[in-house]
Amino acid sequence: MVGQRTTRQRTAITSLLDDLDDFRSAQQVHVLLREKGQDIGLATVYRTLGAMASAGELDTLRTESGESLFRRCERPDRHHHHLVCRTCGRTVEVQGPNLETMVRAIGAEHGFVDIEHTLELFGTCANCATL
Amino acid sequence: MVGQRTTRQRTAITSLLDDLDDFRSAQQVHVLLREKGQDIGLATVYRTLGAMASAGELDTLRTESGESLFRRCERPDRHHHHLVCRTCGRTVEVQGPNLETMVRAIGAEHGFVDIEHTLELFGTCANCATL
DNA sequence: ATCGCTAATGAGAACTACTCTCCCTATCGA
DNA sequence: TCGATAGGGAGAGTAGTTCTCATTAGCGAT
Repeated sequence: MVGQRTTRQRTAITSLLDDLDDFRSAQQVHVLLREKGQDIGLATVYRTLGAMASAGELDTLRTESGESLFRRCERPDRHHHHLVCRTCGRTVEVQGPNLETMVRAIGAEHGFVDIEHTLELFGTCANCATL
Repeated sequence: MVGQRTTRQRTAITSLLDDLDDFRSAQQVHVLLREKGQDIGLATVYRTLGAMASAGELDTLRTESGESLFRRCERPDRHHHHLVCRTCGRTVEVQGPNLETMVRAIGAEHGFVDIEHTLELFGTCANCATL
Protein backbone atom coordinates (compact mmCIF):
# COMPACT_ATOMS: atom_id res chain seq x y z
CA MET A 1 0.00 0.00 0.00
CA VAL A 2 1.51 3.28 -1.08
CA GLY A 3 -0.48 5.74 0.97
CA GLN A 4 -3.62 5.73 2.95
CA ARG A 5 -6.30 6.24 0.37
CA THR A 6 -7.40 4.19 -2.57
CA THR A 7 -8.19 6.57 -5.37
CA ARG A 8 -9.37 6.09 -8.92
CA GLN A 9 -5.94 7.27 -10.11
CA ARG A 10 -3.90 4.83 -8.05
CA THR A 11 -6.15 1.96 -8.95
CA ALA A 12 -5.76 2.76 -12.65
CA ILE A 13 -1.98 3.02 -12.43
CA THR A 14 -1.44 -0.20 -10.50
CA SER A 15 -3.80 -2.18 -12.68
CA LEU A 16 -2.09 -0.89 -15.81
CA LEU A 17 1.29 -1.92 -14.44
CA ASP A 18 -0.07 -5.35 -13.62
CA ASP A 19 -0.88 -5.82 -17.30
CA LEU A 20 2.57 -4.76 -18.51
CA ASP A 21 5.68 -6.87 -18.48
CA ASP A 22 8.30 -4.41 -19.58
CA PHE A 23 9.78 -1.20 -18.31
CA ARG A 24 7.85 1.97 -19.05
CA SER A 25 8.58 5.61 -18.41
CA ALA A 26 6.22 7.81 -16.43
CA GLN A 27 5.38 9.60 -19.66
CA GLN A 28 4.48 6.34 -21.38
CA VAL A 29 2.29 5.31 -18.47
CA HIS A 30 0.58 8.67 -18.66
CA VAL A 31 -0.18 8.22 -22.37
CA LEU A 32 -1.29 4.60 -21.96
CA LEU A 33 -3.72 5.63 -19.25
CA ARG A 34 -5.11 8.39 -21.41
CA GLU A 35 -5.61 5.91 -24.24
CA LYS A 36 -7.65 3.79 -21.88
CA GLY A 37 -9.83 6.77 -21.11
CA GLN A 38 -8.19 7.43 -17.77
CA ASP A 39 -7.19 11.06 -17.88
CA ILE A 40 -4.77 11.33 -15.00
CA GLY A 41 -2.44 14.26 -14.38
CA LEU A 42 1.19 13.75 -15.26
CA ALA A 43 2.24 14.95 -11.82
CA THR A 44 0.07 12.27 -10.25
CA VAL A 45 1.65 9.61 -12.41
CA TYR A 46 5.12 10.74 -11.33
CA ARG A 47 4.07 10.94 -7.70
CA THR A 48 2.48 7.54 -7.70
CA LEU A 49 5.29 5.78 -9.55
CA GLY A 50 7.85 7.44 -7.33
CA ALA A 51 6.00 6.41 -4.19
CA MET A 52 5.53 2.84 -5.40
CA ALA A 53 9.18 2.62 -6.35
CA SER A 54 10.42 3.80 -2.97
CA ALA A 55 7.97 1.43 -1.31
CA GLY A 56 9.73 -1.36 -3.21
CA GLU A 57 6.71 -2.23 -5.32
CA LEU A 58 8.38 -1.23 -8.55
CA ASP A 59 11.76 -1.79 -10.10
CA THR A 60 13.39 1.20 -11.65
CA LEU A 61 16.20 1.74 -14.07
CA ARG A 62 17.60 4.60 -16.04
CA THR A 63 18.03 4.73 -19.77
CA GLU A 64 21.14 6.19 -21.29
CA SER A 65 19.25 9.39 -21.99
CA GLY A 66 18.45 9.77 -18.31
CA GLU A 67 14.81 8.75 -18.33
CA SER A 68 13.52 6.67 -15.43
CA LEU A 69 11.73 3.45 -16.28
CA PHE A 70 9.40 1.53 -14.00
CA ARG A 71 8.16 -2.00 -13.90
CA ARG A 72 6.15 -4.13 -11.55
CA CYS A 73 8.61 -5.99 -9.35
CA GLU A 74 8.61 -9.76 -9.52
CA ARG A 75 10.71 -10.41 -6.47
CA PRO A 76 10.12 -7.49 -4.18
CA ASP A 77 11.99 -9.19 -1.37
CA ARG A 78 15.56 -9.20 -2.52
CA HIS A 79 18.03 -7.10 -4.40
CA HIS A 80 18.35 -8.05 -8.04
CA HIS A 81 19.32 -6.74 -11.46
CA HIS A 82 17.91 -6.80 -14.94
CA LEU A 83 18.88 -8.34 -18.20
CA VAL A 84 17.06 -6.34 -20.82
CA CYS A 85 16.79 -7.22 -24.52
CA ARG A 86 17.83 -4.15 -26.43
CA THR A 87 15.60 -5.10 -29.34
CA CYS A 88 12.25 -6.15 -27.86
CA GLY A 89 12.63 -4.91 -24.30
CA ARG A 90 12.06 -8.34 -22.80
CA THR A 91 13.34 -8.31 -19.25
CA VAL A 92 14.67 -11.03 -17.00
CA GLU A 93 15.39 -10.46 -13.34
CA VAL A 94 18.77 -11.90 -12.40
CA GLN A 95 20.92 -12.25 -9.35
CA GLY A 96 24.64 -12.60 -9.33
CA PRO A 97 25.04 -14.80 -6.28
CA ASN A 98 28.59 -13.66 -5.67
CA LEU A 99 28.03 -10.22 -6.97
CA GLU A 100 26.83 -8.63 -3.78
CA THR A 101 29.73 -9.97 -1.77
CA MET A 102 32.18 -9.15 -4.53
CA VAL A 103 30.96 -5.58 -4.58
CA ARG A 104 31.37 -5.26 -0.85
CA ALA A 105 34.85 -6.75 -1.05
CA ILE A 106 35.95 -4.32 -3.73
CA GLY A 107 34.68 -1.44 -1.61
CA ALA A 108 36.41 -2.65 1.54
CA GLU A 109 39.66 -3.16 -0.33
CA HIS A 110 39.75 0.56 -1.06
CA GLY A 111 38.52 1.67 2.37
CA PHE A 112 35.05 2.61 1.19
CA VAL A 113 32.01 1.92 3.34
CA ASP A 114 28.29 1.99 2.76
CA ILE A 115 28.60 0.68 -0.76
CA GLU A 116 25.70 0.88 -3.15
CA HIS A 117 25.82 -0.29 -6.71
CA THR A 118 23.92 -0.21 -9.94
CA LEU A 119 24.26 -2.97 -12.48
CA GLU A 120 22.23 -3.34 -15.62
CA LEU A 121 22.76 -5.87 -18.38
CA PHE A 122 21.71 -5.23 -21.94
CA GLY A 123 21.80 -7.89 -24.62
CA THR A 124 19.88 -9.49 -27.45
CA CYS A 125 17.49 -12.27 -26.47
CA ALA A 126 17.44 -15.63 -28.26
CA ASN A 127 14.32 -14.70 -30.13
CA CYS A 128 15.57 -11.42 -31.49
CA ALA A 129 19.02 -12.83 -32.26
CA THR A 130 17.62 -15.34 -34.79
CA LEU A 131 15.56 -12.79 -36.71
CA MET B 1 41.91 14.23 -31.51
CA VAL B 2 38.37 15.41 -31.02
CA GLY B 3 37.84 17.67 -33.99
CA GLN B 4 39.97 19.36 -36.53
CA ARG B 5 40.96 22.56 -34.86
CA THR B 6 42.94 23.28 -31.74
CA THR B 7 41.24 26.17 -30.04
CA ARG B 8 41.97 28.04 -26.85
CA GLN B 9 38.82 26.49 -25.36
CA ARG B 10 39.71 22.90 -26.13
CA THR B 11 43.22 23.35 -24.87
CA ALA B 12 41.92 24.81 -21.62
CA ILE B 13 39.41 22.00 -21.11
CA THR B 14 41.82 19.15 -21.80
CA SER B 15 44.54 20.64 -19.64
CA LEU B 16 42.09 21.16 -16.78
CA LEU B 17 40.99 17.55 -17.04
CA ASP B 18 44.59 16.43 -17.00
CA ASP B 19 44.98 18.10 -13.63
CA LEU B 20 41.88 16.54 -12.12
CA ASP B 21 41.57 13.03 -10.80
CA ASP B 22 37.90 12.83 -10.05
CA PHE B 23 34.66 12.94 -11.92
CA ARG B 24 33.29 16.38 -12.60
CA SER B 25 30.10 17.56 -14.17
CA ALA B 26 30.10 19.85 -17.17
CA GLN B 27 28.84 22.60 -14.91
CA GLN B 28 31.72 22.11 -12.49
CA VAL B 29 34.23 22.17 -15.32
CA HIS B 30 32.67 25.37 -16.53
CA VAL B 31 33.02 27.01 -13.11
CA LEU B 32 36.57 25.75 -12.60
CA LEU B 33 37.62 27.17 -15.93
CA ARG B 34 36.06 30.50 -15.08
CA GLU B 35 37.95 30.54 -11.79
CA LYS B 36 41.14 30.09 -13.74
CA GLY B 37 40.27 33.09 -15.82
CA GLN B 38 39.17 31.01 -18.78
CA ASP B 39 35.73 32.27 -19.62
CA ILE B 40 34.37 29.56 -21.86
CA GLY B 41 30.75 29.19 -22.87
CA LEU B 42 28.80 26.45 -21.14
CA ALA B 43 27.63 25.09 -24.48
CA THR B 44 31.24 24.73 -25.57
CA VAL B 45 32.08 22.82 -22.40
CA TYR B 46 29.18 20.44 -23.04
CA ARG B 47 30.12 20.03 -26.69
CA THR B 48 33.77 19.38 -25.96
CA LEU B 49 33.15 16.94 -23.12
CA GLY B 50 30.57 15.09 -25.17
CA ALA B 51 32.92 14.83 -28.14
CA MET B 52 35.84 13.67 -26.01
CA ALA B 53 33.65 11.11 -24.29
CA SER B 54 32.43 9.60 -27.53
CA ALA B 55 35.99 9.56 -28.81
CA GLY B 56 36.83 7.38 -25.80
CA GLU B 57 39.10 9.97 -24.21
CA LEU B 58 36.86 10.40 -21.18
CA ASP B 59 35.02 8.09 -18.86
CA THR B 60 31.47 9.05 -18.11
CA LEU B 61 28.95 8.10 -15.52
CA ARG B 62 25.60 9.29 -14.34
CA THR B 63 24.71 10.30 -10.85
CA GLU B 64 21.45 9.24 -9.27
CA SER B 65 20.02 12.65 -10.02
CA GLY B 66 20.75 12.19 -13.70
CA GLU B 67 23.79 14.43 -14.02
CA SER B 68 26.61 13.31 -16.32
CA LEU B 69 30.10 13.23 -14.88
CA PHE B 70 33.33 13.14 -16.85
CA ARG B 71 36.87 12.17 -16.05
CA ARG B 72 40.08 11.66 -17.93
CA CYS B 73 40.37 7.96 -18.66
CA GLU B 74 43.25 6.20 -16.96
CA ARG B 75 43.07 2.91 -18.73
CA PRO B 76 41.49 3.62 -22.05
CA ASP B 77 42.43 0.16 -23.21
CA ARG B 78 40.34 -2.08 -21.06
CA HIS B 79 36.88 -2.22 -19.68
CA HIS B 80 36.62 -1.09 -16.07
CA HIS B 81 34.24 0.32 -13.50
CA HIS B 82 34.30 3.05 -10.91
CA LEU B 83 34.05 3.24 -7.19
CA VAL B 84 33.04 6.81 -6.43
CA CYS B 85 32.86 8.53 -3.06
CA ARG B 86 29.47 10.10 -2.82
CA THR B 87 30.79 12.86 -0.57
CA CYS B 88 34.04 14.05 -2.10
CA GLY B 89 33.88 12.44 -5.51
CA ARG B 90 37.15 10.55 -5.09
CA THR B 91 37.26 7.83 -7.68
CA VAL B 92 38.98 4.49 -7.96
CA GLU B 93 38.97 2.47 -11.14
CA VAL B 94 38.23 -1.14 -10.36
CA GLN B 95 37.95 -4.37 -12.25
CA GLY B 96 35.98 -7.33 -11.04
CA PRO B 97 38.14 -10.12 -12.41
CA ASN B 98 35.26 -12.55 -12.43
CA LEU B 99 32.71 -9.95 -13.18
CA GLU B 100 33.07 -9.96 -16.92
CA THR B 101 32.79 -13.73 -17.16
CA MET B 102 29.97 -13.80 -14.64
CA VAL B 103 28.03 -11.31 -16.68
CA ARG B 104 28.50 -13.33 -19.82
CA ALA B 105 27.44 -16.48 -18.01
CA ILE B 106 24.26 -14.89 -16.71
CA GLY B 107 23.43 -13.75 -20.22
CA ALA B 108 24.06 -17.14 -21.77
CA GLU B 109 21.95 -18.82 -19.13
CA HIS B 110 18.95 -16.87 -20.38
CA GLY B 111 19.80 -17.21 -24.06
CA PHE B 112 20.94 -13.64 -24.44
CA VAL B 113 23.92 -12.77 -26.63
CA ASP B 114 26.00 -9.69 -27.16
CA ILE B 115 25.85 -8.67 -23.53
CA GLU B 116 26.85 -5.22 -22.44
CA HIS B 117 26.70 -4.02 -18.89
CA THR B 118 26.96 -0.96 -16.74
CA LEU B 119 28.19 -1.19 -13.18
CA GLU B 120 28.93 1.69 -10.90
CA LEU B 121 29.77 1.59 -7.23
CA PHE B 122 29.02 4.43 -4.88
CA GLY B 123 30.24 4.58 -1.31
CA THR B 124 31.85 6.77 1.30
CA CYS B 125 35.63 6.82 1.29
CA ALA B 126 37.68 6.30 4.46
CA ASN B 127 38.44 9.98 4.68
CA CYS B 128 34.87 11.21 4.43
CA ALA B 129 33.57 8.46 6.70
CA THR B 130 35.61 9.72 9.66
CA LEU B 131 34.52 13.34 9.37
C1' DA C 1 51.92 37.58 -44.26
C1' DT C 2 47.03 37.32 -45.64
C1' DC C 3 43.07 35.34 -47.54
C1' DG C 4 39.11 32.81 -47.16
C1' DC C 5 36.69 28.61 -46.19
C1' DT C 6 34.34 26.77 -42.64
C1' DA C 7 34.89 24.63 -37.97
C1' DA C 8 34.11 26.31 -33.57
C1' DT C 9 32.29 29.46 -30.25
C1' DG C 10 28.91 32.17 -27.32
C1' DA C 11 24.53 33.91 -25.79
C1' DG C 12 20.43 32.80 -24.99
C1' DA C 13 16.32 30.30 -26.33
C1' DA C 14 14.45 25.81 -26.34
C1' DC C 15 13.85 21.25 -24.71
C1' DT C 16 13.29 17.18 -21.61
C1' DA C 17 12.36 15.05 -17.57
C1' DC C 18 10.81 15.91 -13.49
C1' DT C 19 9.13 18.44 -9.07
C1' DC C 20 6.62 21.87 -6.65
C1' DT C 21 2.82 25.07 -5.38
C1' DC C 22 -1.57 25.99 -4.42
C1' DC C 23 -6.10 25.33 -4.33
C1' DC C 24 -9.79 22.11 -4.97
C1' DT C 25 -11.76 17.32 -4.59
C1' DA C 26 -12.92 13.07 -2.67
C1' DT C 27 -11.81 9.23 0.63
C1' DC C 28 -12.87 7.12 4.78
C1' DG C 29 -13.14 6.86 9.90
C1' DA C 30 -16.21 8.60 13.27
C1' DT D 1 -23.39 12.08 6.52
C1' DC D 2 -19.84 14.86 7.99
C1' DG D 3 -15.51 16.78 7.96
C1' DA D 4 -10.49 16.46 8.51
C1' DT D 5 -7.12 15.90 5.44
C1' DA D 6 -4.72 12.85 1.94
C1' DG D 7 -4.57 13.14 -2.69
C1' DG D 8 -5.12 15.24 -7.38
C1' DG D 9 -4.77 18.73 -11.31
C1' DA D 10 -3.00 22.66 -13.76
C1' DG D 11 0.54 24.98 -14.66
C1' DA D 12 4.72 27.28 -13.04
C1' DG D 13 9.36 26.23 -11.80
C1' DT D 14 13.87 23.75 -11.95
C1' DA D 15 18.03 21.33 -13.44
C1' DG D 16 20.64 19.62 -16.85
C1' DT D 17 21.48 19.60 -21.43
C1' DT D 18 21.03 20.68 -26.43
C1' DC D 19 19.98 23.71 -30.22
C1' DT D 20 20.09 28.03 -33.15
C1' DC D 21 22.37 31.28 -35.43
C1' DA D 22 25.24 35.14 -35.91
C1' DT D 23 30.16 35.97 -35.08
C1' DT D 24 34.97 34.59 -34.48
C1' DA D 25 39.12 32.36 -35.41
C1' DG D 26 42.15 28.13 -36.94
C1' DC D 27 44.80 26.75 -40.62
C1' DG D 28 45.84 25.22 -45.45
C1' DA D 29 46.55 27.52 -49.65
C1' DT D 30 48.34 31.46 -51.85
